[in-house]
Amino acid sequence: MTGIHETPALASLAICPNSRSGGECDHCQARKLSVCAALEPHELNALDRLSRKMCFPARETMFEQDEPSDVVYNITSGAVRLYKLLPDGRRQIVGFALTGDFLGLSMGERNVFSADALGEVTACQFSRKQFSDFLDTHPHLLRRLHAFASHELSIAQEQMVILGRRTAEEKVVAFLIGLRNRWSRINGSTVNVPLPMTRQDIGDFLGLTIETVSRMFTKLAKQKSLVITPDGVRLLEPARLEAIAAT
Amino acid sequence: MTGIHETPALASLAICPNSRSGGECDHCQARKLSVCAALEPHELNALDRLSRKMCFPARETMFEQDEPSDVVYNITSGAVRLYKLLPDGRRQIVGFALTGDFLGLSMGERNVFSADALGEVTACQFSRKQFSDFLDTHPHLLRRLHAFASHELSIAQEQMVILGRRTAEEKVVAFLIGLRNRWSRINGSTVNVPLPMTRQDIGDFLGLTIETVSRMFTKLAKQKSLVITPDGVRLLEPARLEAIAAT
DNA sequence: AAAGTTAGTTGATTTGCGTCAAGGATATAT
DNA sequence: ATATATCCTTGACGCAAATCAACTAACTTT
Repeated sequence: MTGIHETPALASLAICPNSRSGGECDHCQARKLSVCAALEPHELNALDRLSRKMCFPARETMFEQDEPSDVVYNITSGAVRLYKLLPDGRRQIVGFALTGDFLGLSMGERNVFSADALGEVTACQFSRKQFSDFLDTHPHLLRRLHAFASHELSIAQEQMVILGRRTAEEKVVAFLIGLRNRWSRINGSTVNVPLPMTRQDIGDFLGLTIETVSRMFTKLAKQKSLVITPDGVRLLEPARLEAIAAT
Repeated sequence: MTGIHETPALASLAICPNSRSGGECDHCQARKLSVCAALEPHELNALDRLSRKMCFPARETMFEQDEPSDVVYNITSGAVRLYKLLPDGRRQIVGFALTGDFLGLSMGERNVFSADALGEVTACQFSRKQFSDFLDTHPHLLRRLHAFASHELSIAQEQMVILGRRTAEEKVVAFLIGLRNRWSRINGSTVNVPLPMTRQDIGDFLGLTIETVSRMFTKLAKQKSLVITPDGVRLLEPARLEAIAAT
């Protein structure tokens, strides 16, 4: 009874069933990256029984800002944009969640941001109450969840530096290097950076307009620091870009 | 053995002794605001015995970015600026810590930001190792610490909106309203907003220059939304300002 | 009291990025 | 094939905030 999925994209249900069976942790690609890594096999089993395996088609909203937060998610594949809207429509993307990320760290009564699947996303859904109760009996998981929250806080503070004190070019480069580093933990790739989000999303993440983002991509491509591919970018001069991001 | 206080301001030690005796929790003004509120009296006593009561004179650096983080702090009075520096000297203040705030949430090996006392600051210092061990035996405290980290994360995400998508006037107003709300939890005041930080600090928090901050203060004062006092501002039209901050 | 020092304000000018506008590329639908 | 939609790019122009510069006020030092 989540209020989510009121208008599922029916056509995609065949390839993206929004509920799957349990017991899939053994071959879950997110296990070692996610909060689950804190658990012993029998504990993982117990948590698995509380989970509902979900699949969201591209562009589906997973949850919305200010709604009651009845559930939390563990992302097992795909990418999600997390964003806050101002009353006049201005949007700030506060982060992108990838494989292994946990949504629901804030544990408040209501969501503080909205979340949309960028491509197809799979996730383990838990009742917030059940997950919270599980935490009470598994302090190791709480420690890991706290480590996740602390890490997210550090990331958010680094993003404040990017938003407050960096130029447009530095913002785009720092974004690409940061995303490359996150992908590398998931798929190992060190020069190919998939960009499942649009230029508008990148702009709303960096405090820029879509035009400025586009111009910076063009500028970096013209100076051969990267090449723009159909699904992202390939870094040609990663060291040079890292230097700009570290500036 | 913290590496901190190598050059204490000797003149101020008489009025700001940097170590005090324990057993002061009973009349600690921060107790109900801080992580300590999660503890039973006997637990509070046990934690108190691990603490070293510190006092930092105005302008003293409490710890620096990238240094090993051997200790954590519970702020019991005063205000602290938390900031990150870029190699070229650009500065981003990531937050101001007030009475009841906890420094050391990230629990990483090294500090991710620097911290300076703005005025005189008192704090309970704990060895990070000892505090971490205490957490292992007091899951209620870990829950509260996690709640603190989650709350800080929400604050940081709201700051991203301010930095990325708000105008200079909105930034200054949102800052004042946010600070007013924090002071009100500490001292109850709802229209007087003490500003222990400089205009430069405010600019470095909001991604603005000192001149722009000054101009916005002047503009708000000219339209009688506030008056500038020697130690801060007094809000004359809080409702109007809240509306701007909520925009 | 004179000379620094630090914090803040105000005005003139510049500029980086936003806004406005047009056009191109790719994908899905008809 | 043609139409429609979405995403992206590029150019011309404008403006909000940065930069540069001068000045005031409040303290501290000598």
